[in-house]
Amino acid sequence: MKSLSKGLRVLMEFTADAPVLGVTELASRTGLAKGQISKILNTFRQHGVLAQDQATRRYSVGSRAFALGSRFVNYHPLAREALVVMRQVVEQTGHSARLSIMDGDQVMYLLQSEGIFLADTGWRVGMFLPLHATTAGKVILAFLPPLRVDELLDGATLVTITPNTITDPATLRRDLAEIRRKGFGISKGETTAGLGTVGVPVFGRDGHVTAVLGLVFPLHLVDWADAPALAAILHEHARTLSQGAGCPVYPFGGSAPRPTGTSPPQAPVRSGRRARA
Amino acid sequence: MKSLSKGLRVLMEFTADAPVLGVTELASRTGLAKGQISKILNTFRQHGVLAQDQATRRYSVGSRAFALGSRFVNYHPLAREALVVMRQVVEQTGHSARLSIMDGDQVMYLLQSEGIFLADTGWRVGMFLPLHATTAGKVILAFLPPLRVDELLDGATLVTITPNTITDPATLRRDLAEIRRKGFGISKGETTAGLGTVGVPVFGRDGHVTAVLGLVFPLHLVDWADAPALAAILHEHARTLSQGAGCPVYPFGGSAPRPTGTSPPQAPVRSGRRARA
DNA sequence: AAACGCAGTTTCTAAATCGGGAACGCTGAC
DNA sequence: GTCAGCGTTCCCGATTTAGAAACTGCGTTT
Repeated sequence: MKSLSKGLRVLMEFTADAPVLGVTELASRTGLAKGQISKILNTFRQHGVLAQDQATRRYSVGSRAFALGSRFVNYHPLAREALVVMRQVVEQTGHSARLSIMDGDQVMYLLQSEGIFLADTGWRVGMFLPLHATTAGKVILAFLPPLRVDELLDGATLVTITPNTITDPATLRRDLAEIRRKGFGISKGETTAGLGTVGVPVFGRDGHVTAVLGLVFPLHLVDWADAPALAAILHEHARTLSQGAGCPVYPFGGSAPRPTGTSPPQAPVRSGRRARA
Repeated sequence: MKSLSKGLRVLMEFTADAPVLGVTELASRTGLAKGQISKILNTFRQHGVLAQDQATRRYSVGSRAFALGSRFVNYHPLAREALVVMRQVVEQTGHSARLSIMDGDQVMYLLQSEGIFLADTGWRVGMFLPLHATTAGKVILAFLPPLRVDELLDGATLVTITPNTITDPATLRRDLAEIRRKGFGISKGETTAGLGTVGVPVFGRDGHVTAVLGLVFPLHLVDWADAPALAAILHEHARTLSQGAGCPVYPFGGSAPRPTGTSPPQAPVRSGRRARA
């Protein structure tokens, strides 16, 4: 299927960094002939996968692509349960919650539930980031089989995303060891300047990391002494998700009585220095 | 581009109703030969657009399709602003907020922000529904040019989704007139049994309906006498969105001073009979 | 236990579709 | 008014696809 393959190669050029593209630009990016690109784009347009701006003649992702892609998260084993759980996390902490999964050698954001302190993190659902540059990625690495981690890290250069991104393999491996010990990972502006994150693993049937449940917040709102408290909340919910995913025993967090039923919004354990105005 | 076109036709068979499909089933659905379907599916799998379950050998939508599709909403003109606005709506009402757009002759859910009363509505982002069977669709119809409405309604049979779905054209047109008058539409279980919705239009540059901002809630939680109050809240925010989309004057709702800045979480105007447990 | 049936993958050949370069409108800039 | 840049169309050679049937592997039946 060479023709289909080429079409998809063209389609995949519509990245988060370049969401709107023209024929000539795509031709230079892919090395294909302009005329061919034009025909490919037209086919995608006919199917609603791409949309063409009538004024600029440039193309961007269309609604049918969105409809199709949404089926991935709508039918993802974790998603249905995670949606509910994440709302509870937001209610309890006030911060935005996030569910990330591993995709290839990157991290992808699957779900996000906006909190009250931070409505827009800039990073959106469906975006990819390198494993070493995010809390989610580090947590995944921490619980991956050591051989797999070596495969992923050896030879790979740890790209800089912000000044705080971990770029030294030794530092990263120390961080991974600490994550394994504590059961949660943190980031102080390693992915986005000014934003902090806490993340805990969700395990699947075979005890492998399936996803990472995390919180995102402006750094100035959270005292890092509270990180274990936030992690404890996440651990409770990650236990629920892990059990739902077929991993009966969750190794982290106390076995404190979990809130039963569908989130009776109890006294929120908000950890901001300055809570609601 | 016949090959690409066939590939996309196969891809589009992965609907919300049939998110997991096998080769034979796709062959019978599309009328193509099994062997060809197999090769097409393989190509999609190589690109991550589809994923194959190793046990059942069946295919479902993959992560790259999700990543691609998410770019539609991430770069949709309304989405960035709507994300923030919808969080505010949820804070103020406690109910789930939704942003829907028109796509072809259907309604598509673009964004959803979960409330505390109803974490999962069953209908998910990226799903399509007929215009007449949803609040969003009715609001869109109400503010579409009359000629366009005639095109859409004449000859079309109004499909039944629930026992409450409006299936009589005359009844529908009366509802549309009322929506135009009041500035908001409602549904009492017309889309999903037991769920009610309120929706208001968002207008774009040329004054056309761009989207519908709505609330979803379990019917027993809301007194319909409160509907205008909910609509008033939605109107405020829809005004913000319309202005952001280039429509300076929003015709509905009082010009009450809007809450400034990014949602100072004020006293919530919850309208449930039995508020938080 | 052996055989059947079903589902997915592979093989093969004729012929249609694609690939590549260059020419053609169209729009906006100078 | 002319030029430059972009997207689209045209054309021919040959690669690639379409289609039917055979193959393999697994689960179920007898």
